[in-house]
Amino acid sequence: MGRKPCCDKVGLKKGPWTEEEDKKLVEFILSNNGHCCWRAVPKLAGLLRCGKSCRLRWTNYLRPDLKRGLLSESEENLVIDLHAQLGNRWSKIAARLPGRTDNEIKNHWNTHIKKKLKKMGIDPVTHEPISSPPPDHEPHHDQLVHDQLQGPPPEEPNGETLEKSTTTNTTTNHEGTDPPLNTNSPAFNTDEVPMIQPHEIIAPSAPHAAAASSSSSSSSSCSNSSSSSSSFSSVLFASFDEMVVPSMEWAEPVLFLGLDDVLGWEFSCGDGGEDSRAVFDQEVWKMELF
DNA sequence: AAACTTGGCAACCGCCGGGAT
DNA sequence: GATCCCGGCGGTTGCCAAGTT
Repeated sequence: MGRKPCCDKVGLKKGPWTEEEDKKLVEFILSNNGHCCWRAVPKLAGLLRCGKSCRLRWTNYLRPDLKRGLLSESEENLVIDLHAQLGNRWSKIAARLPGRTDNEIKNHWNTHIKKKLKKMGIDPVTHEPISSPPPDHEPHHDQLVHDQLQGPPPEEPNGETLEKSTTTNTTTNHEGTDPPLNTNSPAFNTDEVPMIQPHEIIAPSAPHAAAASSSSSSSSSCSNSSSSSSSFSSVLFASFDEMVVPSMEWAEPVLFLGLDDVLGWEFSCGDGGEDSRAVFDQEVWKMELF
């Protein structure tokens, strides 16, 4: 037996909602505390719409807890990270962003983030770097860093330094060899940024991070996470200016930090001995042992 | 100023999964 | 187990405003 249409379409209104319709719907739902099946809503609320349309209008536009306006940069980056993990499961992604709807996120992805990622040389579908012709040079990491830093390309770091950084339990992903040690955020993030465990942060060595205009608050977040038992299972260093998501309810929480936040910070690495300390260095996007 | 193009967003459509019968 | 119903999801469309020629 074929499926019935969700509603009898004859005589039902389609297209943009009017203020009056919105008002009727909101009043009905609020007066019923949402305790009604959507199919019955149009009749009871006096609307010439199908129930589905009412539900959509409510969830995507009329719900009082919705945030309006563009996604913030931190929200955007969270979407990117979640998309890398979940794919096009917009509702799951939306569930991680309070006040945002799946439709909103989907639209934002298609209109903004896709372009942004492509511009950064990242395939928005796979979150892998878009392969480029030069075979002897792994462009994505360095190139991304350069782009994101918006500065002149730093000198190619010598292999020795990178080798060192590899030993720091952080991931620089050079030469496409070692996979990220922490796999909380596969694909996009872990490919592009080094990751470190919270306990490895020993101290912001200087109020350097305070110089970061918009993300200075994150320095205290990180500092706190280092001095006490952190609520984050890993710390993800990203290159965006605003990447502070200190209170998201992750299954495996991740603290996002802007690059500016961690410049010059010291980290313990490995066994925590004196030789295993490192400092984060913007110039070559690495952890330098000292 | 008008025509055309592009981008963004709200809404629709069809399918799917889960619960009820 | 089969069928029905409903809510939810993701892809797509269509409209409109802004920008460009």
